[in-house]
Amino acid sequence: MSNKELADLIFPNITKTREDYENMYPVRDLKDDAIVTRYAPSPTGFIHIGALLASFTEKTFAKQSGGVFYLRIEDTDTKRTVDNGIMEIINGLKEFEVTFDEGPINENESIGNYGPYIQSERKEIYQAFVKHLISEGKAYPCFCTHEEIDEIRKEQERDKLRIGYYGNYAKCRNLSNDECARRIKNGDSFIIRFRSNGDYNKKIICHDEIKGDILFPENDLDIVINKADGLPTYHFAHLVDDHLMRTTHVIRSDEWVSSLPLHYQLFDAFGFKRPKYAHIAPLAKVDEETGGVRKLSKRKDPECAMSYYHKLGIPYEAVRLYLATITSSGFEEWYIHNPDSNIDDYKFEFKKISKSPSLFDLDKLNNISRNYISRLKATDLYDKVSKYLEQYDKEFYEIFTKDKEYSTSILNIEREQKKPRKDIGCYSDVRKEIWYMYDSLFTNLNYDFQKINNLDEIRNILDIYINKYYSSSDDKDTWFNKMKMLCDELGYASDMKEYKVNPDKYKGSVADISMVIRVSLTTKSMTPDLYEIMRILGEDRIRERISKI
RNA sequence: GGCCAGUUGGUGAAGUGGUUAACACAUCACCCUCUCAAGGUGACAUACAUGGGUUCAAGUCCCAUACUGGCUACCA
Repeated sequence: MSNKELADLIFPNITKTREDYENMYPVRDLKDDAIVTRYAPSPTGFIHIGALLASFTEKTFAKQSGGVFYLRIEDTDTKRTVDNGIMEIINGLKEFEVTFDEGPINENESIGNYGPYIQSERKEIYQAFVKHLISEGKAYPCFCTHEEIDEIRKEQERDKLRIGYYGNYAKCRNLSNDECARRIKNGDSFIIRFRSNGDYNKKIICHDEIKGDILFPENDLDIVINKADGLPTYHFAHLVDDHLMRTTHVIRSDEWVSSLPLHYQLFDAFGFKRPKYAHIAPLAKVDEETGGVRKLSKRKDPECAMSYYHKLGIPYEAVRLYLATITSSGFEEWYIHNPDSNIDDYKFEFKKISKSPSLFDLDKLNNISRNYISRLKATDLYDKVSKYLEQYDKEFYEIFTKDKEYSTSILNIEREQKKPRKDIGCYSDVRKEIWYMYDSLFTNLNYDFQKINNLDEIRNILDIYINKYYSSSDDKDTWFNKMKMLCDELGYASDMKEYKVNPDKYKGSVADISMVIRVSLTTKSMTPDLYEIMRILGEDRIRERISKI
């Protein structure tokens, strides 16, 4: 029996040829240096922060080169696939503004001419290519059971040999086509393996855009390319998809580096032009238990999930800025000098991407987030905070959006100036920072007046202030001058410098008087500029809150 | 066990044979100041994994070792 006959026996219903598919998916009409790349997650119901990093990187390179960025769902492992996993990816990416030019937009529709973009819908495409390989003698059916493979491994372990299906251990490699046909007709279960022509004693140089040239032994493992369920393995799907989707750059995480010799071999077996590869180092952290460094883990580290940042209200821009700074050398410095620029104005380069894993640093992320938020216009911040609250804090959302102008003016305190206030690190901080500005939340109060704690004195201060000095029409200088007059009248130092020199001459200072008023109005000892707060609160609220004391 | 990669202060990270080994975050101090956040100034930090070699000169080149991570699945 010929190879071709065997191929027909295995895939009787596959009629399209590789040429048919070549014609269906023509080479893209783009300029020479345009990068076509993809984000290719598995729908496991979870987006890892490292995957998000990869998607940012992929999108950036495609965009900056005038190329194409597409989304492909890798769901060939039916066991890991989760209900609604595809929508979770699509929605998750949307939250972080990872938009793509092609790919699924929901479970049934997609955009782009190189689809389907969901691997489980591409079964017969893969099989056409597997069939081609079989008819050329470059792939063969393997009837080994899991138990047999296990035996082989044990034997190899015992003899301290390399583990895998290769050489003499590749039992099914030399089965005659007739024998294969007999067993197939007999109903024996089988998979398809690639017949490797590699020699482990020879070396091959693989090029990685980030890591440079890497010297490997050639691959001589006959890896599985088609599983018993008819779906391809990752390696084979990668070959077919990235070729047919005309991918120029495969940007993926580190764990794939060691598959490079195999992937080279697979592309060569078809005579396809190989894509370029870039492998991104993983994100790690220090394990509290062991003290060692380990990869960010889905199970142990909440910050591993992309949704963690969304729930906290850390802007996606900040996450992206952070990932860019730890990942791409030179970026941080550039950004310090160009704080108002768009991230995409920075020219990313593969060789500037870090080769080594970086430890995830939440402090730094928070700092970046804080700085980013501080530069936002009050109206922008208002919009973003509202959107956040609507999803995560309905109660405060109602209060916050009831009077847009009022809330915006609160957010605008010490904002939109050269050195803006940086008290908000993420959107979930907003409630903690400004709740006291809303009457409906100004209940169940606990006052701590700090230095002056005699209630009679406090009442006296407030009484004189509100009746004698307070006027809602004062400008800031007048307001503060009156504060000083109040100090002089009551025996407190109005001049801080003088007070520091002679603290014993006074009952306290203008700082303490201010504190009494601040706490009466807000209950907090730390607030933004008191004058601004009073201006926004307005006379009625001020009088009412002071009269409560 | 085999193969591959990585290793510069607490963290990220510049650095491609000659520098006092940048910078950012964190920490601390002082200044400024109505509090806080900022801002300013400064400090701290046993930073080039270890051991050999090449060289007038090594974080930088070579070799070994250690440690960490990845791969070694009909997972991706």
